[in-house]
Amino acid sequence: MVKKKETITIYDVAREAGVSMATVSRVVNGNPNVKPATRKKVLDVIRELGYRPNAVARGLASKKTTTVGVVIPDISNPFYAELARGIEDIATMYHYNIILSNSDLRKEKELQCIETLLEKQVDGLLFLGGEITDAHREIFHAANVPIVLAATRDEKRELASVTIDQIQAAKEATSVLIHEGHQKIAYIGGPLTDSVNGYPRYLGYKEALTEHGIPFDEKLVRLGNYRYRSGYEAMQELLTAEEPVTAVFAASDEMAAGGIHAAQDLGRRIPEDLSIIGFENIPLAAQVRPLLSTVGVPMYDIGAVAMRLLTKYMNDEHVETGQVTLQYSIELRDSTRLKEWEETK
Amino acid sequence: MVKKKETITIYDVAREAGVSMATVSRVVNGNPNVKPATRKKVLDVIRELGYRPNAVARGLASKKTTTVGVVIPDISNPFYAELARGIEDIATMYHYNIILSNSDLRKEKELQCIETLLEKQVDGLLFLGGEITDAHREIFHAANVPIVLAATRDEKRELASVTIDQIQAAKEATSVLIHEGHQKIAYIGGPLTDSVNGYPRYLGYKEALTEHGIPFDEKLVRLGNYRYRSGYEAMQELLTAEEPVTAVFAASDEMAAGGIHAAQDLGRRIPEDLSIIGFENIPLAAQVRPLLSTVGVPMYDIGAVAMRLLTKYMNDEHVETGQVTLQYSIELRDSTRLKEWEETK
DNA sequence: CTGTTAGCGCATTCAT
DNA sequence: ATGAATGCGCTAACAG
Repeated sequence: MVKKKETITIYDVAREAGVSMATVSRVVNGNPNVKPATRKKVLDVIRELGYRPNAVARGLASKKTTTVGVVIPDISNPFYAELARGIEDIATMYHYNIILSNSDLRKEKELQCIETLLEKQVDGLLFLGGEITDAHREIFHAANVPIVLAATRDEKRELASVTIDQIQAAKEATSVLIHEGHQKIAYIGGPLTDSVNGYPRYLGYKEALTEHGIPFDEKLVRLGNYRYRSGYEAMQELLTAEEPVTAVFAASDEMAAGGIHAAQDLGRRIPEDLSIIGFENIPLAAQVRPLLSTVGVPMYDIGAVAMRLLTKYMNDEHVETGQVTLQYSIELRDSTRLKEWEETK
Repeated sequence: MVKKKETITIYDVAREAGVSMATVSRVVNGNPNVKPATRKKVLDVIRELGYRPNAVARGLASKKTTTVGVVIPDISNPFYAELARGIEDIATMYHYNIILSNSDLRKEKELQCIETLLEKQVDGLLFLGGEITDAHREIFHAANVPIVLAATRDEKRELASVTIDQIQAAKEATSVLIHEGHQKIAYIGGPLTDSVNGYPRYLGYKEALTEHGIPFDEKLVRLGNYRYRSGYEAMQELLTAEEPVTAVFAASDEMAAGGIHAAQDLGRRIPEDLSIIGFENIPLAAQVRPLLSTVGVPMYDIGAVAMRLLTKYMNDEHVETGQVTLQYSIELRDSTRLKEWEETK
């Protein structure tokens, strides 16, 4: 399998083409200061010899690897996978490659990934989804490369980031339910200890209630782990408890889908008996019946914009603001009754 | 953002610790030939100075990058995302990093990705999902690194690969429907020009029919692109055509889910009026109602085993067989009526 | 426009 | 157990 072929270098090309290695280097790098005839000759020899530039050597000499590191919670999660796709597309566009590391949102592993990525001399770093602690800030500040956060932000506002306003989004989702006339609105969310997604969405829910004079009722809150199963179970609990519920805001589409099915299994019709709205707008939202109304989070764009922002930093281009907040949308489909929505954004 | 800190090298550590750089190198690489006292001193200085080994320099000197390239069709596709997760987990376990490139199954882009990855001096290459042409074989053979295919195989059997027997799997899925007593079994698949997934699954469907003496009817075949939407449309056509249909084998879960909903929208009950079986067993299969019966493809394992196999090649370990065929399973749930299945595998 | 000369930061002989 | 020397393959001044 492994054939030890003698690696052919820039030097071989130079000798064969009767020029210096500097000239070959210029040709390879598209430096215009080469006579067309010379260029052609070098190019011919390159093809003939099957020369392939060694990016590692180039990286060592130039101190640029055209590689960026991406620390991602879990690539098998549709939400982050879509984000990763946005990142990769833009990276490719700017001729960067991506080193991917799954962190599983575990702080220990996150820091470990970052450390390894920095050893590999990435030109920049994209950090997705996790909470930013002082340990993160420390290593980020010590790093010699630009960092951009995506789908998370630095509470201390020291780091560049691309996100949406989660509190506002959650508030608006809840408001949809309120405007439908519901008073008994339950919340199915993630852990409140999750300061990136869990807590802000919970906060938005509460704020919406408060703003509309609806009393907050702790008994209408169920916490899961964003996955389908936990949404199913939460809904089951909610509907079998004595407290009546006529609408539910679920902090993730998977939970919402689980909720829909649990409700249906209990004989509830959606949206006639119960309105449900989700969060994220992953493909699943359009693959359940009824079609799930949800908060549209521009996952692909968050990734794309974050990567684009990173390229600017890597090129020392001017950046007006490192804290980018993208717009979310309210996708009204069939799991709610309201068909139009125009809210203050 | 970008701070130009003077990079501290192995040489700085050596000077500060009063040893030679060779010794520092030994310490960093865990070479046992270092006196404990010396080792401790060096380690202390390393911590003190915040020295971080430069993997690029190391790669140039050692000709190993501890990085493997992964060419993947589309990371935002749940099927491949799960595969990628399997790869990354095993890679991490063996201290490799992953450079990910999306190919979108476009041959041009695939070859481009491979070329770039080889320039980056990856220690190995994982190629996912695409068809292997002579152009691929050529570049693979010219590469100096081991290659393993995952979720695809080389028809000429020259390359190592990890897959399942798709024809057999499709045949078995179809057989489930036949054993339920169906005669009018439709097929919703991908393009027949897709020799990796599209054609084999189609073939398995046909073979099952033939084997059971059921005439193949071209009018019961609809081709889509594996996605939900195309499954929905295909089913709609199937059920509104004059040809009666009582069961459907869909070559992907997304199409199957789309099919379920199309059927339901047309008033069909599943599985009472119509049985449906899918392929892949992505999470969605357990997130639709009725729960989708399907062929369980061990995506994570395919990735994990492929990566493990690659590590063996990279270490020049002995490998019995490079052509690994993993077992699939038949997941009987609620979109079919049969509740038990024991077939020749 | 082209060649010469230095490193980039480290692993790795080869000595000692 | 440790140090000195060499070079991995290439870019980047600096000459000319």
